[in-house]
Formats: sequence, C-alpha cells, structure tokens
Amino acid sequence: MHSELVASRSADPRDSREIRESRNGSSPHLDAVSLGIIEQLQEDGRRPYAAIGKAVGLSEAAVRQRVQKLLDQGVMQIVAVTDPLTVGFRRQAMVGIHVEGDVESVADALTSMSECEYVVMTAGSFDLMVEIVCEDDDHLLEVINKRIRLIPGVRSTESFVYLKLKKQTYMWGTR
Amino acid sequence: MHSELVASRSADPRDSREIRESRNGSSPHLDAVSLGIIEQLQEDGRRPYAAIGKAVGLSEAAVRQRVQKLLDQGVMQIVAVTDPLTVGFRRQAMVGIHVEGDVESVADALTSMSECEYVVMTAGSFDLMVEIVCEDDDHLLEVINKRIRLIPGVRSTESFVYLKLKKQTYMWGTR
DNA sequence: CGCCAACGCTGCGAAATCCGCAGGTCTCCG
DNA sequence: CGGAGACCTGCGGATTTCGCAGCGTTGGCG
Repeated sequence: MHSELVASRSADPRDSREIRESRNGSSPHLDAVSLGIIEQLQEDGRRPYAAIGKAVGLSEAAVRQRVQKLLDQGVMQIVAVTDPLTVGFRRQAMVGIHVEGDVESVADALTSMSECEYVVMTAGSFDLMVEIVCEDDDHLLEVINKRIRLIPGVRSTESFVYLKLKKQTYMWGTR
Repeated sequence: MHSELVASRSADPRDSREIRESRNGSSPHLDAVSLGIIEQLQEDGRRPYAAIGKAVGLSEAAVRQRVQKLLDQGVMQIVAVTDPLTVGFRRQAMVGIHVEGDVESVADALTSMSECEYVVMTAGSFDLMVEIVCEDDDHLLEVINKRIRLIPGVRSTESFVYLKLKKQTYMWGTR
C-alpha cells in the first residue's frame, strides 16, 4: 500500500497527465494516478473513494470521476470472482484451437458463446485458446464437439480439463 | 411478524440452508441465496447491500454478513480486473508444462511467483497450465527459461504468447 | 493576443450506504 | 431443560456516495 507513486514534484495531480508513462504506449492513455487507482481496486474492489484518494493523492470526487470513466471506457470492471468449481460448475477446461482461414471470425463466434469465459488469440502451436465453464461432463462434451468444432475455420481442438485451480489473482502492479 | 405458515416455499430465507442444492457437492456449502448474492456482485462488485438484499430476499445486514463471510472464507473476492495489455503489461502468455514426479509441488512453486497470474492443474497433454503476465519480452524470457524450467520436476514447457484478448467475463450463473 | 470551450480537480451539503450491536428464532446437542 | 451456535432483523450513528457549482489550465481559433 505504500505506493511511492507520488514523489516530490508530481505531488500535484495535474502534472501526471503530461508524464506519459513510458511503460504504456497502448490505446487508452493511463497515467500513473489512474494506474494507482486500479491498483487500489485490485486489492479491494469496494475500497471507499476517499481512501483511494488518500493513497494516490487526489480528492474523493476526483477519484470517483476517474473510476467512473475507467468503467465507462471499459478499461476495467469491478466484479466478484470465484473458483467456479466451488460455485457449482463442475467441469472446466482450457481448449486450444487450430484455425484455418480467418482467426478473428472464429474468435468472434467463440466470444458469443456463454460457456466461453475467456477467449484469447495466441502465437504458438494453437491459434486460439479458450476457457470453458460447464455444469457437467455432458455439457462440456456438447460444447466442444457439437458447437466449437462446427464453427467454420476450426480445424482441430485439444482440451485440457481442469483438475484443480491453484491460483487466481488480479494484482498486476501490486508486486 | 408471525410465521406465515405456507409462505410459498423458500420465501423464508431460513429454508435455504436446508435445501442443499444438488449441483454443489463441494467443500464450502453454498446455498441458493449466497449464489444469488455472488451473481449480483458478478454484475457489479460495488452494488449496495440493500439492493442485493432486495434481489435475493434478505435484509441489508444479512447480506453484509454473508458477503463478509464469503470473503473471509475465500470463496469469492471483489476486485477490479483489466486487460493487462491496456494497463502496460505488454507480454502475456499461457504456458503448458509437462511434469515428472509430484505435480502439486511444482504447482506450489509456480503459485509463489508473482508473474504467474493463474495456475491450474489439468488432465490432457499438459499437467499444468500457467498464465504469465510480464512487462516485456526480456522479462517473459527470463521467467520461462530461467525460473520455470529450473523448478524441480519440470520436464518441458510450451508457450503461447498472447496476441489479443478477445473476451473476459465473470458471469457464471448469470446466463 | 485575447476569447472561449473543454477538461479535470476541489469543496460542500444532502441523501444514501455502511457498520456495529442488541435482540429474536431455530437447531443441535449434552 | 438449558445453553451454545448460527443466522436473521431492526435501528441509530458514522461514513460514504452523489450531484453540482466554482476555478485554474490547456488548446483551438479569429
């Protein structure tokens, strides 16, 4: 929690916009303060705005506005996460997919399936990796054989059924 | 508040404890009400307790106590999640691991590494799958070659570098 | 150069939420 | 029967959230 983000000079929040952190060069420009806010919320998604403000050096209202914007922009979401196996979804699997043709369209088809929790395009022996959450074996079998394999462009798949989730964190930057 | 004799079944929250949902047979017993609470918080991690209470049929205080317990027990956590690529972590990869000997001990070693975001034991051609979040290529290379491969029991690894995260949700049960 | 709109932060009451606690019910034992 | 434990409700007081007005800075433009 002692994030020394705010050093001497940049004590004034208004400087932060111009800092242009070297690490992020991607789409939505996130300055050090927003990163700090995200970090706070990764530790506790319900932390009060005032407490976050104290940690990053901003007023309560400013934090609230920033959080709202981050949420609206889709940069982050504040949610409850669980181990699905604990909550009653008994079968989970990671599925690697080989694609021929347009990878993106296959990815989109997978994205629209509610059982696909996580879809990512990769480099390596698979073109796509998908995490699937199901109620039971029948459900899993149906999803893989009767739905995923029928998507145009899917050449073959390989499944890795989850036996035990050992770790699941959301604390980037906190380390 | 006399005990409404036949309150249309399970309208009384106290019934829920005995229902013993058939779907979950796992460790911490989650009844239908707690599942409902989790569902609410998966939609919005900051939803007020009173609103959740109204949705699941419980008082504000009761919801608060349940949420606290779920948090304490580690059944769920309320956090901000982002696309790491947006937040400045430029290299991410899924790594499949072949293990000889005790899988659990290798899993524990991986779990203690801060770069490992997600560790799961699987059935299939890999024994373990790990998601790794890094700052850049050098960092990723170091983690894979100089740390993971040196863990006793790791026979070989295969990496899938992330090109693009297409979907990421936390809405089990909401569907 | 000066004007003005856009943006982001602060400060401040009012309203809503959170929090701790006392009290009641039900169940499970010895 | 009596008591411990689990869980819920209700209720004030403390805290937080929310909306809005005000202000300084930035950047476009005549």
